[in-house]
Amino acid sequence: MTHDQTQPRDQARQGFDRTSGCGGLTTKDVGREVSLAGWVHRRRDHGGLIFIDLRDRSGLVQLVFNPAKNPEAHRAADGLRSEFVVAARGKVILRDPAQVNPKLPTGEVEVLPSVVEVLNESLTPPIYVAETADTPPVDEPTRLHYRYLDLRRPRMQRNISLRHQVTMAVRTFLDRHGFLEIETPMLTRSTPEGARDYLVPSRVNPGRFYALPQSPQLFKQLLMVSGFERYFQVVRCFRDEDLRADRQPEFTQIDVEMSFVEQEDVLRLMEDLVAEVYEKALGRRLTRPFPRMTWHQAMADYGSDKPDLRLGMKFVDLTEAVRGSGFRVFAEAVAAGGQVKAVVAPGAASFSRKDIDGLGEFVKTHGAKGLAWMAFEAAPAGGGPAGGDQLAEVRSPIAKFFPPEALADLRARLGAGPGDLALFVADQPAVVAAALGALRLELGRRLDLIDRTADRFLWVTDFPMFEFSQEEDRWVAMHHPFTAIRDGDLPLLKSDPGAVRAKAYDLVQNGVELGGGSIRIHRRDVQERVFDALGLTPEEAREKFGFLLEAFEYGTPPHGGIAFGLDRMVMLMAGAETIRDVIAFPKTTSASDLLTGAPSTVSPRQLAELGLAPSRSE
RNA sequence: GGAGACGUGGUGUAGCUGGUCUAACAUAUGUGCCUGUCACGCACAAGAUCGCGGGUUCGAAUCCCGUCGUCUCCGCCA
Repeated sequence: MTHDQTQPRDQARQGFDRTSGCGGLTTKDVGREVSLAGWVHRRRDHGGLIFIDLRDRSGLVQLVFNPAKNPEAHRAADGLRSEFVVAARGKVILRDPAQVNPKLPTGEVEVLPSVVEVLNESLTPPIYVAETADTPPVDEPTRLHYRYLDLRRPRMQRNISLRHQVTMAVRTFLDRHGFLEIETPMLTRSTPEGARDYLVPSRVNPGRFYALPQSPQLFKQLLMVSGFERYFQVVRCFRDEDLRADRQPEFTQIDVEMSFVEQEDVLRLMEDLVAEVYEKALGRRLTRPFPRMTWHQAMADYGSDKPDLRLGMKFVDLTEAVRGSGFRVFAEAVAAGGQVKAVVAPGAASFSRKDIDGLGEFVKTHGAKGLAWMAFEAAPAGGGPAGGDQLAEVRSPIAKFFPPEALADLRARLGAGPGDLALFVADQPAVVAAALGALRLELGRRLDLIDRTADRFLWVTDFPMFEFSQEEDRWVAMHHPFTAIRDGDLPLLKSDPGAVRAKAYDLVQNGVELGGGSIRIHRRDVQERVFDALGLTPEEAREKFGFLLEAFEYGTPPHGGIAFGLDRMVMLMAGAETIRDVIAFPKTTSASDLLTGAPSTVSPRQLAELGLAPSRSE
């Protein structure tokens, strides 16, 4: 608000204070004298008449320059080019009915400027800001390098604005429900569990490091100990791991924690939150309540802890049916304690041998050793008197291992009709889940079986508390080590850690993990037992988490919470393919920022001050 | 750490079974013409030595090796 009044530009702008946004002008404004300012979106020069589409954040409006009516303004318009910054004052007039543009919200009116001023010129932009269906999409490195131009595109303006709507709706909802937004440190302590930390050297404490938070997990729990009862934060989190389309090194969480709640309270309230956000930001009503599924069920039926329910193709478990079968691959997998499961791809019996071999290669990248298949060919049209349901034949390299009645039994279990293709994976349960789960999604894409208009939410509950890490040769927390254990599973902690279920839950939307949380341990003795199960000695536990254990001795209320991935949530709402499209300044998959050039080298002096010496430099 | 795809005028692609490729198309840009367009139209022009380095060859955008960058996936991450 405190612009420097001595700036020459401000002087030049005298008399150009904007009266309205371009995109909001309607027939109600006809006759008004308006002052607009914005960017030249497009220029159409008819020799005589010049049309300029003037764009600001609110949208577009057409300016018309008529040399006969206002030669001076027309001359000024002659020099305008794409992305010039312009102020214009003129009268809003009604368009002739024949000249109305129904594609524009402002298409019934136009502005007849009397004065135009170029506030700034622009080079020819390397990005098509005024993109249309036939301007080629600009590739991502260019977009990231000129991000400020990329963000001018209407599509990106919508995404970023949607993101704002979402965070506003979140804050409004949580405020109304008694949550306090409390900031937590960005320079904090490195913790051993979980992702790799981003480290920040301490100048005043040479040789020591802060870590940027992977999440404010411990702080929000401490805030519960402090008695704030309901906390939230829209907070940046950092994880130094390899990136994906939906993973950035820094990302934003909607972080929530509540005291005196059980799992059910959290799920209900958070479901209300998500529903309200959708309603406010997109005007869309969600189907409630969200369905729920245990982790075991999700893994058994979809091979994933975040199943995409827009797609059918549940797994069919054939382990018992093929036990001792003549097909040794199946029989041996079952004998070794493995499983045989299948998915049925509707209408895919027409896949060529080459297509199917390609699918075989695909499952191999997900750990399977191979892919068995049976194509149930449809009988030719108008075939026998039995009608179209008749199978012409079963095309399959493995059919010969099954007698006709076994084949019929398999087909019945698969529920495969004519024209369907069944694909089998036989292996240990984890491999079957990974391979068949990935295959299911791949087939859904290839066969276009995913309903893109649907939003399928799902709560996944009862996650295992631990999973075994081959790499570290010990049990590690699947969620995090502060997660409470389901009532009754506590005795299993020592005897069978793999069977212990946690009070942990994820919210999944369309196969994307939107958020996850848990009820936390609030007693020191229980927390110590979990650390013990994780292989942390009491000394290590005290060294790493002493402050938490200590806090737990001063009256910690039962508490729990959740954190949503804001970037992913907005991505799905915006229909974007990657969270990079809903983050103003994202990084590449190698975690660099193409706009600023970060990360960069620093001067030897900076390093010396920090007491650092690079062991390797480029 | 691993696998794959891509890198050619400002932008996006084609060319890539080696030779009239003296690099094509679209779009953007410039100039001229055009008074109702809105993806304006028409004409003309300018603009790339094909990411970078090396090799094979009489000859490389094209083949090979290396390297850099971007993207997708596995591992990793919740």
